[in-house]
Amino acid sequence: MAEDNAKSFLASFKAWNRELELKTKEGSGARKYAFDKSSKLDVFSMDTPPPYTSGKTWHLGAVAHYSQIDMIARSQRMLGKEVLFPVGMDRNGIPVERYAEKTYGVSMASAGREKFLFMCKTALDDLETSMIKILHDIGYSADFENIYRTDSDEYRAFTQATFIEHWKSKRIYKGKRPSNYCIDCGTTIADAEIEYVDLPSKLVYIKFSLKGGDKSLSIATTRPELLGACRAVMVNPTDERYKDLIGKSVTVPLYGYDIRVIEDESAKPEFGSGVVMICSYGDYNDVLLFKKFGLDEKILIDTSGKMNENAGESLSGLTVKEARKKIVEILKEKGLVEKEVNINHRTPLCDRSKTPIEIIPMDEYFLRTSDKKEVLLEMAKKIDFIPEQHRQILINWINVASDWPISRRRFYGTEIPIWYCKKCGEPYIPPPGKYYKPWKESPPGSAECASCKGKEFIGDERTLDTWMDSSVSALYVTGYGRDEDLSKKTYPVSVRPQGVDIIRTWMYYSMVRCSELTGMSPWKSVWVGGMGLDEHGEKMSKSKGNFVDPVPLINKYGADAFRFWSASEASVGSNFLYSESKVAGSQKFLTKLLNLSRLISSFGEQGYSDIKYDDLMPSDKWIIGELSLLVKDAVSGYSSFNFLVPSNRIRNFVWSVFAPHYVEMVKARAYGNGFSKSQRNAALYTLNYVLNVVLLLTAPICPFITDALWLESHGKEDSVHSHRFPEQMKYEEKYMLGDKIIEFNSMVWGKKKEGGLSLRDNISIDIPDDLKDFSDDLKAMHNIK
RNA sequence: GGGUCCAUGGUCCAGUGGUUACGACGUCCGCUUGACGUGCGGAAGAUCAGGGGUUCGAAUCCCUUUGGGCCCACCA
Repeated sequence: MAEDNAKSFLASFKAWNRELELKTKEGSGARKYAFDKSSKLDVFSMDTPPPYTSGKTWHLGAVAHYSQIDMIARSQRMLGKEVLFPVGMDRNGIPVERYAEKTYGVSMASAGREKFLFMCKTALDDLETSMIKILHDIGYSADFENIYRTDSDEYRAFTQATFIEHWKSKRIYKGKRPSNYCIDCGTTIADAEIEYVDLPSKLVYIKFSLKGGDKSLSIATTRPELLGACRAVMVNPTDERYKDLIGKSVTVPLYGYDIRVIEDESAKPEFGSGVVMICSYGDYNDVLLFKKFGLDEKILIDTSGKMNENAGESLSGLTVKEARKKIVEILKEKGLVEKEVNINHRTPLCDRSKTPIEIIPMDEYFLRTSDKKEVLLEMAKKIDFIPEQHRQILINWINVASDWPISRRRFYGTEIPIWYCKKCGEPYIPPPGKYYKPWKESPPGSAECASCKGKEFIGDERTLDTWMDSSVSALYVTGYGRDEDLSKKTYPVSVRPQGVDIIRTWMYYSMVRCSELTGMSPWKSVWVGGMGLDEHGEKMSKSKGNFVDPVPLINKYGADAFRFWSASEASVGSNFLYSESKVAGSQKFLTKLLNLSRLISSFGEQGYSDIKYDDLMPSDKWIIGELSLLVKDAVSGYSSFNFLVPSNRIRNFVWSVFAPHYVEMVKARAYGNGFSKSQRNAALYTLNYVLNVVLLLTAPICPFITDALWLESHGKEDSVHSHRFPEQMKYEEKYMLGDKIIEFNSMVWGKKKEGGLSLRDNISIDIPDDLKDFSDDLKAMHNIK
């Protein structure tokens, strides 16, 4: 072998792997990606999702998602933009608290607030370290020098300052409303935090007696324990069976008081018996009907999830579940149950704890959103949605969303910056800018009650919904209120990348908050990624046993293989299925690239630097034409945040066109057999040129291998990641005969096989007329006589 | 009930009006071929969900049926 590249550290490896990645600059984390405010380039800013530190193993789909977000940043840099690519950690809220409770074996209530906060923080620091490590592992090229944390004093002061702005513009109000209450979490939650699951339930038919007669009426309910909260009975006005009952009274069994029969369209004659009991509160319809008919509420369930004295002696003190069982027993004993039917009932669950929510009147703060529907809809229509189809999810939600309850009865969150006058109860709101903790601090300076001049205050003990923090990330990362210059350059943000699962929450709340504060949409476009599923299209979960931890996978195949898989598998916005064999297949492609690079560098670099296009042979011009088309497709894919097209086009070009056809055609020339020096140089030039362009095009998807191979041929100071994508080069249509060339090569290979010849054996075959330009290379390739 | 998306070889996924439908994984046969057996060459395998329509021409546009996914809604 004339040239031996044994010096290269790459040469000793059989396959591209994790070990090699860690030896690159990208892998060692040596390269920094800070935003340069003074840059003259066009700005591309991103409002990246701060991952939530919940203590759960990071989902493979999420890691793939972040890999793709990184591809957006990297490709935009290579498109010549100055990229603001922030990285944050979302560290507030219930899941963290639950994790701390589990880890330290305490409960939030018993630990004491101060101590509990400390435990949460300790837990969070550990969790954050491991998540940051994963981001580094996958080559995430964000600005790690400036990680933001939603629980930092600075961020919380920011959240509070924006709360105060909303307060001043009268967008926040306090009100007692029947609210979604999660017994397990001990707090009110928003509609967006509810998920509905069909759960098996019993529909109990209870007999109510008609007043003034011995007739009875059967009423079906899934909530018999709320019998004592029943304030009316409802039928549909068109239901002939019950028409004459409307306006009459019935007696509530066991409790013995009388209520009226009312009519409403929402009663469905075909469900149950067609008669519905209206209780405070079994579901949303109850809430609406209590309001509509002005009924007096009677609350049977307290915030600990137990029945109170209103429920009566025999139920009081029992949990909801126990009470349900008990009351059915009692009713049965008295012969008041007509029948029980098993049904699947769509049950509202808290999406954090998965326990059924109860509707309990609670005094909470609300951010008014219901009067902004038109504005938000208008905005939703203008934002560039990628992919378009997910816009509808947002629009649907804007149409149904009601005011946002923002106060939470939890500890680890941003405190509500409000005190109340001890004397008259008037709220006191501090000036924005500082981080306030009303539960343990006095209001700042010489605070005075605006109404009674009182000087003593009691702090509100509640915290804000976590989404109040994360919904202003777009403002925080762009320096809103803190760095006018940066803000001007970067807001509204160029793109908001996020998952389809948090459109109702993060996307919606961000639009509500940011537009309220700035009058603008927070982003020009949103890029909505799909969910990662297992190879059968099922959700991955630990309980199902199909959960795959991405970290060992990355160690086994390398981050580039993982990233390439994620790019080549997921079309924008669609769910994608994980399969290990495909990740392994991606690794094979990288190994192919490594070997190609080895081959090309083994020829050395002598004397082709002055080669011009005109010096090239037809085969060279052909492959440059093919390459030119690849550049066009890849760059246009990157420009629209699509990685499926570039990755598949690149793999196809390298593996099916460049390596088997072009490289084989010019091997003889490259080795210098039977060609002139300048013909050899033309081949060497083209081989290196094509490889370089391929590396540039692959760089956003596979930052490690491209970095390593680029450094091999360009020296230690030149990084592939500091270059731009190449322009599309010109090519001549008359040499664009790829299909013919491939067909001819296959035909020759087939003939040799048929004749039992080795590929090196010579053969006598006519070269077709349209391939005459390529005959020198083709003859050498196939040893044609 | 309303909305929305999807349906392409065994599996997954490109292709959105134009000659024999891209590719990956898998399967089968063969091969030391001066980078790579994690390779190379070859092969089999698709009524592009069913039906109707528009068109010179439909996987692609329209209608409809069926089967799925997702979102929403006051099924007690």
